[in-house]
Amino acid sequence: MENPNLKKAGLKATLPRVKILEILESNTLRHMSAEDMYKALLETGEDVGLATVYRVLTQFEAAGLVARHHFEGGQSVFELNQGEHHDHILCISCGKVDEFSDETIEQRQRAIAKKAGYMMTDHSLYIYGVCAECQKKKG
Amino acid sequence: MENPNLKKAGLKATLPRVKILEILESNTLRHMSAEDMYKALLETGEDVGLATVYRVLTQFEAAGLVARHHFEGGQSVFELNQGEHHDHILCISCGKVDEFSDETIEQRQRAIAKKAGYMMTDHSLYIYGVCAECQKKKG
DNA sequence: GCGATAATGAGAATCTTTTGCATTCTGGGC
DNA sequence: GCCCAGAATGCAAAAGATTCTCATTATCGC
Ligand SMILES: [Mn+2]
Ligand SMILES: [Mn+2]
Ligand SMILES: [Zn+2]
Ligand SMILES: [Zn+2]
Repeated sequence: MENPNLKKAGLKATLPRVKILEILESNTLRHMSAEDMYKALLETGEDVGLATVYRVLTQFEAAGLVARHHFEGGQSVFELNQGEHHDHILCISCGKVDEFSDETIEQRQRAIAKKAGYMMTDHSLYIYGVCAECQKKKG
Repeated sequence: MENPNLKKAGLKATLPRVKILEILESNTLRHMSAEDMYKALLETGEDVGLATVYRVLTQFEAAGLVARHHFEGGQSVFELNQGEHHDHILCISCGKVDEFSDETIEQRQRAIAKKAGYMMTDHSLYIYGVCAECQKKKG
């Protein structure tokens, strides 16, 4: 039960951490809430407490292994940090999540922060709408 | 105890609604949480329940009188809808909130949504950073 | 393999927001 | 101006997400 990513992050290879990372890496669902993860663990037969899921995901975030997003709907959503930054576009009808990245927007953001005198540390951009399939369904 | 904005929105002129709208219009604090509003009401001597504050702000949002934002930190934040859309830049150190709007970003967003096949309904963009004053303080 | 130390699980606690319900208002009609 | 059906309010309880407490268990360096 080894995992290079855990070792790299200086985290002990405990069962919850290994399994959670496996599920994230399996990429079955790219964007998962803590509850989603909890259920996924139950399905694999692992009995991991919800509190531990929260703790582990928060540690992974601190270690830079995962990114946390605050989509509408109250829950935090996590995804494996695989390289480059990106933003999200979400369907308000079916919950579908698409990703994009736009260098023009990134540039403008940096310019805006600078002009306002801020040292930018982060940003979040969510576009909400109705996806192509949902538009067809509901006319 | 009249208010043209309430009438326009088809809402009865009840004391909580009138007072809340007054506080919003007084612009003492542009971006307020429900709790902020609750405290502001107490300070003016009005005994309005927190549940009513939530209900009224939600109604105002539905009526288009206020906009609701989800800044980091859990609480919803409300502000009077005074015309044009804008986005926010927030200081992670002192909580300061600045506003901006950038037509280039707005355009890119529309283009991205279109390319992804979405009918865009909304978007939210928050830039986080350290404001000028806080940079000085903490060197 | 041992033991100090860190991690876990279960449930309680917290925080924000919503809801149920009895009571109190509001506004149109008289 | 007064009445009253229906809407709105306040309070307390409930709900939903996340964090914390603490007794128990697992990990890893020696
Ligand atoms: Mn993503
Ligand atoms: Mn604003
Ligand atoms: Zn959809
Ligand atoms: Zn600041």
